[in-house]
Amino acid sequence: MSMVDYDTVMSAAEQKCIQGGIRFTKRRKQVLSVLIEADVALSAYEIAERCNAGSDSNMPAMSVYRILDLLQDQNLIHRLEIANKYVSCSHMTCSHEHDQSQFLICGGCRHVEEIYLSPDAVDALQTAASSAGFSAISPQLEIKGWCAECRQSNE
Amino acid sequence: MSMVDYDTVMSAAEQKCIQGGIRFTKRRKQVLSVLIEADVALSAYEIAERCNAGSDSNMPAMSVYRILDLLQDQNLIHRLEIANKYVSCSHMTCSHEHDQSQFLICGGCRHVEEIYLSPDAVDALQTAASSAGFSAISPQLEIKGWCAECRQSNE
DNA sequence: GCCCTAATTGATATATTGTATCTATCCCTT
DNA sequence: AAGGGATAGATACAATATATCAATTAGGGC
Repeated sequence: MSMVDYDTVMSAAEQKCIQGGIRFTKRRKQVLSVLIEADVALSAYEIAERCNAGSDSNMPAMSVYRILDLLQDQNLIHRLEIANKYVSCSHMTCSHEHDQSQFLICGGCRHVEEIYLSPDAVDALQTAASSAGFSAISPQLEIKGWCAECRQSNE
Repeated sequence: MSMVDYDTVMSAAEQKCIQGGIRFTKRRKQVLSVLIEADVALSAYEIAERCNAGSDSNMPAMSVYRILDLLQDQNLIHRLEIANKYVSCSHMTCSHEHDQSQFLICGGCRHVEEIYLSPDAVDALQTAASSAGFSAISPQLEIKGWCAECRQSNE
Protein backbone atom coordinates (compact mmCIF):
# COMPACT_ATOMS: atom_id res chain seq x y z
CA MET A 1 0.00 0.00 0.00
CA SER A 2 3.01 2.29 0.05
CA MET A 3 2.36 3.12 -3.60
CA VAL A 4 -0.30 5.60 -2.58
CA ASP A 5 0.22 8.42 -0.12
CA TYR A 6 -0.76 7.38 3.39
CA ASP A 7 -2.69 10.55 4.15
CA THR A 8 -4.62 10.26 0.92
CA VAL A 9 -5.67 6.75 1.78
CA MET A 10 -6.63 7.64 5.31
CA SER A 11 -8.77 10.56 4.31
CA ALA A 12 -10.43 8.47 1.60
CA ALA A 13 -11.17 5.93 4.34
CA GLU A 14 -12.60 8.66 6.53
CA GLN A 15 -14.87 9.77 3.72
CA LYS A 16 -16.12 6.23 3.22
CA CYS A 17 -16.89 5.91 6.92
CA ILE A 18 -18.78 9.19 7.00
CA GLN A 19 -20.74 8.18 3.95
CA GLY A 20 -21.46 4.88 5.68
CA GLY A 21 -22.79 6.77 8.68
CA ILE A 22 -20.10 5.74 11.13
CA ARG A 23 -17.26 7.59 12.79
CA PHE A 24 -13.63 7.23 11.88
CA THR A 25 -12.39 7.07 15.43
CA LYS A 26 -8.87 6.89 16.82
CA ARG A 27 -9.23 3.17 17.43
CA ARG A 28 -10.44 2.51 13.92
CA LYS A 29 -7.70 4.63 12.41
CA GLN A 30 -5.19 2.69 14.45
CA VAL A 31 -6.37 -0.69 13.16
CA LEU A 32 -6.59 0.48 9.57
CA SER A 33 -3.12 2.05 9.77
CA VAL A 34 -1.60 -1.20 10.90
CA LEU A 35 -3.15 -3.02 7.96
CA ILE A 36 -2.14 -0.36 5.47
CA GLU A 37 1.44 -0.37 6.69
CA ALA A 38 1.71 -4.15 6.77
CA ASP A 39 2.99 -5.82 3.64
CA VAL A 40 1.46 -9.12 4.64
CA ALA A 41 -1.95 -10.28 5.78
CA LEU A 42 -2.38 -10.17 9.55
CA SER A 43 -4.55 -12.04 12.01
CA ALA A 44 -6.73 -10.12 14.44
CA TYR A 45 -4.37 -10.88 17.30
CA GLU A 46 -1.35 -9.84 15.25
CA ILE A 47 -3.09 -6.55 14.57
CA ALA A 48 -3.70 -6.08 18.28
CA GLU A 49 -0.02 -6.76 18.97
CA ARG A 50 1.11 -4.24 16.40
CA CYS A 51 -1.28 -1.65 17.78
CA ASN A 52 0.22 -2.11 21.19
CA ALA A 53 3.85 -2.44 20.15
CA GLY A 54 6.03 0.02 22.00
CA SER A 55 3.33 2.43 23.06
CA ASP A 56 0.95 3.05 25.92
CA SER A 57 -1.97 2.01 23.74
CA ASN A 58 -3.95 -0.94 24.98
CA MET A 59 -5.92 -2.40 22.11
CA PRO A 60 -7.79 -5.52 23.19
CA ALA A 61 -8.24 -8.24 20.59
CA MET A 62 -11.99 -8.02 21.07
CA SER A 63 -11.98 -4.43 19.90
CA VAL A 64 -9.90 -5.44 16.92
CA TYR A 65 -12.52 -7.97 15.86
CA ARG A 66 -15.27 -5.42 16.28
CA ILE A 67 -13.39 -2.84 14.26
CA LEU A 68 -12.42 -5.30 11.55
CA ASP A 69 -16.06 -6.22 11.02
CA LEU A 70 -16.89 -2.59 10.69
CA LEU A 71 -14.07 -1.75 8.29
CA GLN A 72 -15.11 -4.69 6.20
CA ASP A 73 -18.66 -3.35 6.00
CA GLN A 74 -17.21 -0.13 4.59
CA ASN A 75 -15.16 -2.09 2.04
CA LEU A 76 -11.94 -0.79 3.50
CA ILE A 77 -10.44 -4.18 4.24
CA HIS A 78 -10.80 -7.81 3.19
CA ARG A 79 -11.03 -10.84 5.38
CA LEU A 80 -9.27 -13.84 3.85
CA GLU A 81 -11.08 -16.90 5.10
CA ILE A 82 -8.54 -19.38 3.86
CA ALA A 83 -5.78 -17.67 5.78
CA ASN A 84 -7.86 -16.37 8.72
CA LYS A 85 -6.20 -13.06 8.11
CA TYR A 86 -6.98 -9.54 7.02
CA VAL A 87 -5.58 -7.16 4.39
CA SER A 88 -6.38 -3.57 3.52
CA CYS A 89 -8.27 -3.00 0.31
CA SER A 90 -6.03 -1.84 -2.47
CA HIS A 91 -8.81 0.23 -4.00
CA MET A 92 -9.55 2.48 -1.07
CA THR A 93 -8.89 5.68 -2.97
CA CYS A 94 -10.91 4.69 -6.03
CA SER A 95 -14.19 6.49 -6.37
CA HIS A 96 -15.92 3.76 -8.34
CA GLU A 97 -17.07 0.46 -6.96
CA HIS A 98 -14.95 -2.65 -7.28
CA ASP A 99 -17.19 -5.63 -7.42
CA GLN A 100 -14.42 -8.17 -7.83
CA SER A 101 -11.20 -8.85 -6.01
CA GLN A 102 -9.07 -11.94 -6.09
CA PHE A 103 -6.37 -13.17 -3.80
CA LEU A 104 -3.78 -15.87 -4.09
CA ILE A 105 -2.82 -17.41 -0.78
CA CYS A 106 0.23 -19.61 -0.39
CA GLY A 107 -0.68 -22.84 1.37
CA GLY A 108 2.79 -22.99 2.83
CA CYS A 109 3.84 -19.58 4.12
CA ARG A 110 0.37 -17.99 3.84
CA HIS A 111 1.78 -15.17 1.77
CA VAL A 112 -1.02 -13.25 0.08
CA GLU A 113 -0.96 -11.69 -3.35
CA GLU A 114 -3.80 -9.76 -4.96
CA ILE A 115 -4.34 -10.76 -8.58
CA TYR A 116 -6.60 -9.73 -11.40
CA LEU A 117 -8.52 -12.43 -13.21
CA SER A 118 -9.85 -11.85 -16.68
CA PRO A 119 -13.60 -11.27 -16.85
CA ASP A 120 -13.77 -14.47 -18.90
CA ALA A 121 -12.25 -16.48 -16.10
CA VAL A 122 -14.66 -14.99 -13.58
CA ASP A 123 -17.52 -15.71 -15.95
CA ALA A 124 -16.46 -19.33 -16.21
CA LEU A 125 -16.57 -19.62 -12.42
CA GLN A 126 -19.95 -17.94 -12.28
CA THR A 127 -21.33 -20.27 -14.92
CA ALA A 128 -20.11 -23.33 -13.09
CA ALA A 129 -21.62 -22.00 -9.90
CA SER A 130 -24.97 -21.34 -11.53
CA SER A 131 -25.09 -24.90 -12.82
CA ALA A 132 -24.70 -26.08 -9.25
CA GLY A 133 -27.59 -23.99 -7.98
CA PHE A 134 -25.56 -21.10 -6.62
CA SER A 135 -26.98 -17.77 -7.68
CA ALA A 136 -23.70 -15.93 -7.24
CA ILE A 137 -20.07 -16.39 -6.40
CA SER A 138 -18.48 -14.12 -3.88
CA PRO A 139 -17.10 -10.87 -5.30
CA GLN A 140 -14.02 -11.76 -3.34
CA LEU A 141 -12.25 -14.85 -4.58
CA GLU A 142 -9.60 -16.70 -2.62
CA ILE A 143 -7.40 -19.14 -4.43
CA LYS A 144 -4.94 -21.29 -2.57
CA GLY A 145 -1.68 -22.15 -4.26
CA TRP A 146 2.03 -22.46 -3.71
CA CYS A 147 4.49 -19.66 -4.04
CA ALA A 148 7.69 -20.56 -5.86
CA GLU A 149 9.69 -20.73 -2.65
CA CYS A 150 7.35 -23.01 -0.72
CA ARG A 151 6.91 -25.18 -3.79
CA GLN A 152 10.64 -25.78 -3.90
CA SER A 153 11.10 -26.55 -0.24
CA ASN A 154 8.26 -29.08 -0.32
CA GLU A 155 9.59 -31.22 -3.15
CA MET B 1 -22.18 -40.44 -1.39
CA SER B 2 -25.20 -42.68 -1.34
CA MET B 3 -24.92 -43.09 -5.09
CA VAL B 4 -22.21 -45.69 -4.64
CA ASP B 5 -22.52 -48.79 -2.51
CA TYR B 6 -21.21 -48.15 0.97
CA ASP B 7 -19.25 -51.39 1.19
CA THR B 8 -17.63 -50.74 -2.16
CA VAL B 9 -16.46 -47.34 -1.01
CA MET B 10 -15.19 -48.63 2.29
CA SER B 11 -13.18 -51.43 0.76
CA ALA B 12 -11.75 -49.05 -1.81
CA ALA B 13 -10.73 -46.84 1.10
CA GLU B 14 -9.15 -49.81 2.82
CA GLN B 15 -7.15 -50.58 -0.29
CA LYS B 16 -5.91 -47.02 -0.50
CA CYS B 17 -4.80 -47.14 3.12
CA ILE B 18 -2.96 -50.40 2.64
CA GLN B 19 -1.27 -49.03 -0.45
CA GLY B 20 -0.34 -45.97 1.58
CA GLY B 21 1.23 -48.18 4.20
CA ILE B 22 -1.22 -47.46 6.99
CA ARG B 23 -3.90 -49.47 8.68
CA PHE B 24 -7.60 -49.00 8.19
CA THR B 25 -8.50 -49.25 11.83
CA LYS B 26 -11.86 -49.21 13.55
CA ARG B 27 -11.40 -45.59 14.55
CA ARG B 28 -10.50 -44.54 11.03
CA LYS B 29 -13.42 -46.45 9.56
CA GLN B 30 -15.69 -44.76 12.03
CA VAL B 31 -14.59 -41.27 11.04
CA LEU B 32 -14.72 -42.02 7.34
CA SER B 33 -18.18 -43.59 7.68
CA VAL B 34 -19.54 -40.50 9.32
CA LEU B 35 -18.25 -38.36 6.47
CA ILE B 36 -19.53 -40.71 3.79
CA GLU B 37 -22.97 -40.84 5.34
CA ALA B 38 -23.19 -37.09 5.88
CA ASP B 39 -24.74 -35.09 3.11
CA VAL B 40 -23.09 -31.92 4.34
CA ALA B 41 -19.57 -30.91 5.26
CA LEU B 42 -18.78 -31.45 8.93
CA SER B 43 -16.38 -29.87 11.37
CA ALA B 44 -14.00 -32.05 13.35
CA TYR B 45 -16.08 -31.61 16.48
CA GLU B 46 -19.27 -32.43 14.62
CA ILE B 47 -17.65 -35.62 13.41
CA ALA B 48 -16.69 -36.51 16.97
CA GLU B 49 -20.28 -35.89 18.08
CA ARG B 50 -21.68 -38.11 15.36
CA CYS B 51 -19.20 -40.84 16.19
CA ASN B 52 -20.37 -40.76 19.77
CA ALA B 53 -24.08 -40.30 19.12
CA GLY B 54 -26.11 -42.94 20.87
CA SER B 55 -23.35 -45.45 21.38
CA ASP B 56 -20.76 -46.42 23.93
CA SER B 57 -18.03 -45.16 21.62
CA ASN B 58 -15.89 -42.37 22.98
CA MET B 59 -14.17 -40.60 20.13
CA PRO B 60 -12.16 -37.64 21.38
CA ALA B 61 -11.93 -34.62 19.10
CA MET B 62 -8.16 -34.90 19.18
CA SER B 63 -8.32 -38.33 17.61
CA VAL B 64 -10.66 -36.99 14.98
CA TYR B 65 -8.11 -34.36 13.98
CA ARG B 66 -5.37 -36.94 13.81
CA ILE B 67 -7.46 -39.27 11.72
CA LEU B 68 -8.66 -36.51 9.42
CA ASP B 69 -5.06 -35.53 8.65
CA LEU B 70 -4.31 -39.10 7.84
CA LEU B 71 -7.35 -39.67 5.64
CA GLN B 72 -6.48 -36.50 3.81
CA ASP B 73 -2.98 -37.80 3.13
CA GLN B 74 -4.59 -40.83 1.49
CA ASN B 75 -6.86 -38.59 -0.61
CA LEU B 76 -9.93 -40.06 0.99
CA ILE B 77 -11.32 -36.78 2.25
CA HIS B 78 -11.02 -33.06 1.59
CA ARG B 79 -10.56 -30.31 4.08
CA LEU B 80 -12.42 -27.16 3.10
CA GLU B 81 -10.49 -24.28 4.55
CA ILE B 82 -13.10 -21.65 3.82
CA ALA B 83 -15.70 -23.57 5.77
CA ASN B 84 -13.40 -25.21 8.35
CA LYS B 85 -15.10 -28.44 7.48
CA TYR B 86 -14.46 -31.80 5.93
CA VAL B 87 -16.10 -33.85 3.18
CA SER B 88 -15.42 -37.31 1.84
CA CYS B 89 -13.86 -37.51 -1.57
CA SER B 90 -16.36 -38.33 -4.26
CA HIS B 91 -13.75 -40.22 -6.26
CA MET B 92 -12.79 -42.79 -3.69
CA THR B 93 -13.65 -45.75 -5.87
CA CYS B 94 -11.90 -44.40 -8.96
CA SER B 95 -8.67 -46.14 -9.78
CA HIS B 96 -7.08 -43.19 -11.57
CA GLU B 97 -5.77 -40.06 -9.92
CA HIS B 98 -7.88 -36.93 -9.69
CA ASP B 99 -5.64 -33.95 -9.71
CA GLN B 100 -8.41 -31.38 -9.58
CA SER B 101 -11.45 -30.92 -7.42
CA GLN B 102 -13.56 -27.85 -6.92
CA PHE B 103 -16.04 -26.92 -4.26
CA LEU B 104 -18.63 -24.21 -3.98
CA ILE B 105 -19.28 -23.10 -0.42
CA CYS B 106 -22.26 -20.98 0.50
CA GLY B 107 -21.17 -17.98 2.55
CA GLY B 108 -24.51 -18.04 4.34
CA CYS B 109 -25.45 -21.58 5.28
CA ARG B 110 -22.04 -23.11 4.50
CA HIS B 111 -23.64 -25.65 2.22
CA VAL B 112 -21.01 -27.34 0.08
CA GLU B 113 -21.40 -28.47 -3.51
CA GLU B 114 -18.72 -30.17 -5.60
CA ILE B 115 -18.50 -28.71 -9.09
CA TYR B 116 -16.50 -29.35 -12.21
CA LEU B 117 -14.72 -26.45 -13.84
CA SER B 118 -13.70 -26.60 -17.46
CA PRO B 119 -9.96 -27.13 -18.02
CA ASP B 120 -9.96 -23.70 -19.67
CA ALA B 121 -11.23 -22.07 -16.51
CA VAL B 122 -8.62 -23.84 -14.41
CA ASP B 123 -5.95 -22.81 -16.91
CA ALA B 124 -7.04 -19.19 -16.61
CA LEU B 125 -6.61 -19.38 -12.85
CA GLN B 126 -3.24 -21.05 -13.20
CA THR B 127 -2.06 -18.39 -15.64
CA ALA B 128 -3.11 -15.58 -13.33
CA ALA B 129 -1.32 -17.31 -10.47
CA SER B 130 1.85 -17.74 -12.47
CA SER B 131 1.88 -14.04 -13.31
CA ALA B 132 1.81 -13.31 -9.61
CA GLY B 133 4.80 -15.53 -8.87
CA PHE B 134 2.88 -18.58 -7.71
CA SER B 135 4.18 -21.75 -9.27
CA ALA B 136 0.94 -23.66 -8.80
CA ILE B 137 -2.60 -23.31 -7.60
CA SER B 138 -3.98 -25.90 -5.26
CA PRO B 139 -5.48 -28.95 -6.97
CA GLN B 140 -8.39 -28.34 -4.67
CA LEU B 141 -10.23 -25.13 -5.35
CA GLU B 142 -12.69 -23.54 -2.95
CA ILE B 143 -15.03 -20.90 -4.23
CA LYS B 144 -17.29 -19.01 -1.91
CA GLY B 145 -20.69 -17.97 -3.17
CA TRP B 146 -24.32 -17.73 -2.25
CA CYS B 147 -26.84 -20.48 -2.73
CA ALA B 148 -30.17 -19.39 -4.14
CA GLU B 149 -31.88 -19.64 -0.76
CA CYS B 150 -29.37 -17.60 1.22
CA ARG B 151 -29.19 -15.07 -1.58
CA GLN B 152 -32.92 -14.50 -1.28
CA SER B 153 -33.07 -14.17 2.47
CA ASN B 154 -30.24 -11.62 2.44
CA GLU B 155 -31.80 -9.15 0.04
C1' DG C 1 -22.64 25.28 27.32
C1' DC C 2 -25.61 21.35 28.86
C1' DC C 3 -28.19 17.42 28.50
C1' DC C 4 -29.97 13.53 26.08
C1' DT C 5 -29.31 9.81 23.18
C1' DA C 6 -26.90 6.75 20.39
C1' DA C 7 -22.55 5.17 19.08
C1' DT C 8 -18.41 3.46 20.67
C1' DT C 9 -15.30 1.23 23.72
C1' DG C 10 -14.00 -1.59 27.93
C1' DA C 11 -14.15 -5.67 30.34
C1' DT C 12 -15.14 -10.28 31.19
C1' DA C 13 -16.53 -14.70 30.08
C1' DT C 14 -16.82 -18.34 27.08
C1' DA C 15 -17.19 -20.94 22.66
C1' DT C 16 -14.79 -22.96 18.80
C1' DT C 17 -10.98 -24.73 16.35
C1' DG C 18 -6.56 -26.70 16.38
C1' DT C 19 -1.73 -28.29 18.09
C1' DA C 20 1.74 -30.37 21.26
C1' DT C 21 3.28 -33.93 24.05
C1' DC C 22 3.66 -37.88 26.59
C1' DT C 23 1.90 -42.42 27.82
C1' DA C 24 -0.46 -46.65 26.98
C1' DT C 25 -1.97 -50.08 23.90
C1' DC C 26 -2.32 -52.70 19.85
C1' DC C 27 -0.70 -55.60 16.27
C1' DC C 28 2.69 -57.28 12.98
C1' DT C 29 7.18 -59.55 12.44
C1' DT C 30 10.51 -62.51 13.81
C1' DA D 1 6.28 -65.04 23.12
C1' DA D 2 8.94 -60.73 22.67
C1' DG D 3 10.36 -56.60 20.45
C1' DG D 4 9.24 -52.59 18.07
C1' DG D 5 6.74 -49.45 15.32
C1' DA D 6 2.16 -47.81 14.52
C1' DT D 7 -1.96 -46.36 16.69
C1' DA D 8 -4.86 -44.46 20.25
C1' DG D 9 -5.69 -42.17 24.88
C1' DA D 10 -5.19 -38.38 27.82
C1' DT D 11 -4.09 -33.91 29.11
C1' DA D 12 -2.75 -29.39 28.47
C1' DC D 13 -2.83 -25.43 26.04
C1' DA D 14 -2.66 -22.12 21.92
C1' DA D 15 -5.17 -19.52 18.58
C1' DT D 16 -9.29 -17.75 16.74
C1' DA D 17 -13.79 -15.88 17.51
C1' DT D 18 -18.35 -14.50 19.67
C1' DA D 19 -21.61 -12.90 23.39
C1' DT D 20 -22.93 -9.77 26.74
C1' DC D 21 -23.30 -6.07 29.71
C1' DA D 22 -21.39 -1.94 31.69
C1' DA D 23 -18.85 2.37 31.09
C1' DT D 24 -17.59 6.10 28.34
C1' DT D 25 -17.57 9.22 24.59
C1' DA D 26 -19.21 12.21 20.97
C1' DG D 27 -22.71 14.87 18.47
C1' DG D 28 -27.17 17.36 18.04
C1' DG D 29 -31.01 20.05 19.90
C1' DC D 30 -32.16 23.23 23.39
